[in-house]
Parts: sequence; C-alpha cells; structure tokens
Amino acid sequence: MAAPLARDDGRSTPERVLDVAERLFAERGFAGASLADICREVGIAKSSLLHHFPSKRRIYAGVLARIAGDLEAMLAEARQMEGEAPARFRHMIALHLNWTRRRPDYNRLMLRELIDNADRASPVRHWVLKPVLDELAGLIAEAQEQGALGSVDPMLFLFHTVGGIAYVMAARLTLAGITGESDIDAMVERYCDFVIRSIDA
Amino acid sequence: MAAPLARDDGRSTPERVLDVAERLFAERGFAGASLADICREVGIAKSSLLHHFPSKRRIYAGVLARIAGDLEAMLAEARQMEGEAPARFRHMIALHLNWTRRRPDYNRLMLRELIDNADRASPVRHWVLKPVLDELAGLIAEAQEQGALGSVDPMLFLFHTVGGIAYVMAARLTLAGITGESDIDAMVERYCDFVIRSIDA
DNA sequence: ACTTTAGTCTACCGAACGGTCGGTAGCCAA
DNA sequence: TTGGCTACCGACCGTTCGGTAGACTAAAGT
Repeated sequence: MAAPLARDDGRSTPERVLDVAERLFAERGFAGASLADICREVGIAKSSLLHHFPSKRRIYAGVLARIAGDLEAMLAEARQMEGEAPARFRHMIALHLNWTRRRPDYNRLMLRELIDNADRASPVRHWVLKPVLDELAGLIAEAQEQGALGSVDPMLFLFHTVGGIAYVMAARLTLAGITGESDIDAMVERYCDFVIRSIDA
Repeated sequence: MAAPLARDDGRSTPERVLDVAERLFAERGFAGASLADICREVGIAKSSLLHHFPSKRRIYAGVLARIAGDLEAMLAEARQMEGEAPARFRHMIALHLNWTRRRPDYNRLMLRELIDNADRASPVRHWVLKPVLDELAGLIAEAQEQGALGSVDPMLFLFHTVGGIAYVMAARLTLAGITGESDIDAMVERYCDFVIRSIDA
C-alpha cells in the first residue's frame, strides 16, 4: 500500500477524509464538527485521521484549498470568453450560478467563512479570492462605462449580487418550504434566469 | 432583591447575559461560544448563569426571542405606512437596511441561523418570520402587477434582495479592506442608496 | 532475507465541555 | 425572629474535545 493507497471506492483515504470533512464543516461549521464525527463517517480511527492531517485546522485548510482549486478551474474556463464587458460579466455570473448549484456544500462553507471572518482579515479570502474579485469588479466598471449596471462601486455591486445568490442557494429548501414549491430544481432554474436577466437590464 | 434585580449598570443579570451571549453567538456561532466564555464576560459563575437559564440552548432561544421582538417592533412601525405598493416596499427595505446597520450582530446571527437550518425546517424562521415574509412578498406581487420589479416569484426576489443586503452588511469590513475604503459608514451609506434606487427602477 | 516505510490500530492524555449539587448571604413578609 | 425566597457561589460530575505514544501489519526496495 504505497503511493495512491486506493480503497474500495477508488478514492484515497485523504480524499475520503476531505469529502466527509467538507460536508460536515458545511453542515455544522468548524467548531460544530468534531474529529470523532469525521472518523466515524470515514470509517477509520482518530489516530489514522491525524496520520494524514496533523490537526483539525489542517483538515479544514485542506477542504478550503480544494474549493479554491475548483474555483480556480472555473475561473480558467471563464477567462477564455470573448465579447463586450456586460456579456462577459453575465457569463461569469452564469458560471457562478452553476457552480453554487453543482456544489451546495462549497456555497455553504464559503458563506460560513465570510461570517466567521467578518471582522478579522481572512487570509484565504484575501489571497485566493482577491484576484477573482478584482477581475470581476474590473468587468463591472467597464460595463458601467457603457451605461449598464447602475453607478455603485463595482465591488459593492458584486458583493450584493454574489451575496444574493449565495443566500438564495443556501436557503433554497427553506424557500421551497415557505412558498409550497415542490419542484426545487425548477424554482432554482427560474431564479437563475432572473439573475441573468436582471444583469441585462 | 425581588423583581427587576438591578445591577451597577442598571441592567438585570439575565439581560446582561443575553447581551453578551448575543455578541458571542454572533461572532462564533452556537457551538463556538461556550458557557465559560459567557460567564467570564458577564462576570458571574457558571452555576449562576445556569440559575437564570436552564441550559445553553435556552440562552440561545432567549437571544433569538429578543431579536424577534425587535423585528416585530420594526414591522409594527412599517405597518403605519401609506401609499402605493412600490413605495411601501421601498420603505420596508429602507427600514430593513437601517435595522441591519443598527444591529450588526442581529444580522450575523440571522445569517448563521439560515445556514445552520438550511436543510431542516427551522421553527423560528417558520413561525416568527413567515408572516413578515408573506407580507413583503404580497407587496412585491402588487408592485409587479403595476409593472415594476421584474417577473420572478416574489419570494425569490425578496430573498435575493434581503440576502444581498445581509451579505454586504456582514462583509462590510472585508469589503472596506479589499477596496481600500477607509470610511466604512460612507461606503454603507452609498450602498443603501444604491439598493433603494435599484428598487425604484 | 532484511529493512524501510506508509497506514492503521488500541490505549491513553490533559483540557474543556455542558450541567448538577449542596450550601450561603441577604432580603422581605408573617 | 423566623421561614421562605432569590441570587449567587465553589466543587464536582461524566462526557467529549483535539491530540499523542507506541505497537502491529503488509507491501516495496534492496
């Protein structure tokens, strides 16, 4: 059992740890998810867990790093776009919408990160997300010069839009419960259309 | 020491407990804030704390109840409005903006509540907030009949707007750090103007 | 055949967790 | 003055927390 340490399902133990940790951290937050919980679900002993990751914080960091990688991949895809600023921004938001749809745990985790680090400067937010945010804000500023998107600070507009998306996606089950909607996917689809359309205007 | 049990600062011990607990729960979440933390800041023994509140969950419930009361007061004020639906909705959002500005901890706590209860039905959200949400959604539907606010499900529009506000307000320090803005209040002011204006259109 | 190495285990650690217990000081009405 | 009540306390409870020590297993390298 040397390098890739394959398991029954083909995923290595560290990968399976990150899978479980990601879900539990998203559901309960950092303090609310314990190492014992993670071990139980992965099916290994606590010392085995700490053989792969030296501490709980490092597990959490591993989860965030994986999300950052995923985000980076999405951004790389987005960079290949062409066209005017408004259309490119709209495309970026569409990609982001699909990202949060595909990865609801990522969305929840990022929302938690924001709240937990609301007052101290978060390193992860700062160094991983900042280039993405600056790029998007630049796109907004460009679109605003062409008379679109109103006249707020681009970063405020960006946070308001992305925040609305994160909130709705996180609350989609609650939302469905309130409105009595049974087809959640259809509801989300309608919401995505609305967001894209509202950027058009 | 019979009824109101006044202390040096004029606030009763249970009130001071709720003050501290509110801040700590907002900052660190339910699992992240311990009874010992609360005791230390209030300046009483743990057994004294549990004399006033039978359990940690009850302290949390007390905090939520106080927020619900505050929200209810805001709503009562809002009900006295007159005029057309769009203007009344705009006024409601303006009140909400000021509420989150005045009570940043409330905003953070409600955001946490949303994430923590994203998959199970939250009693508090359901029974305290639902009438408010329905009322606001009704206002949006009325405004939409007059051709305003686009054509999404009112509840989706509401969540998107309120979510954007919650997100920006929670992230306002991070935002200021990213943009290099030093006058946070001015930035928030500009943001509020933008939100109100975007409802006008 | 022998050593190394990665992965896993059981057993254990001190600290912190939420919560209970028995008791005390001060007040107020009977 | 005494009995009941409220606010408060230190000591303590069992459990869980994140983390460590050391032994065992099996495969890979030589």
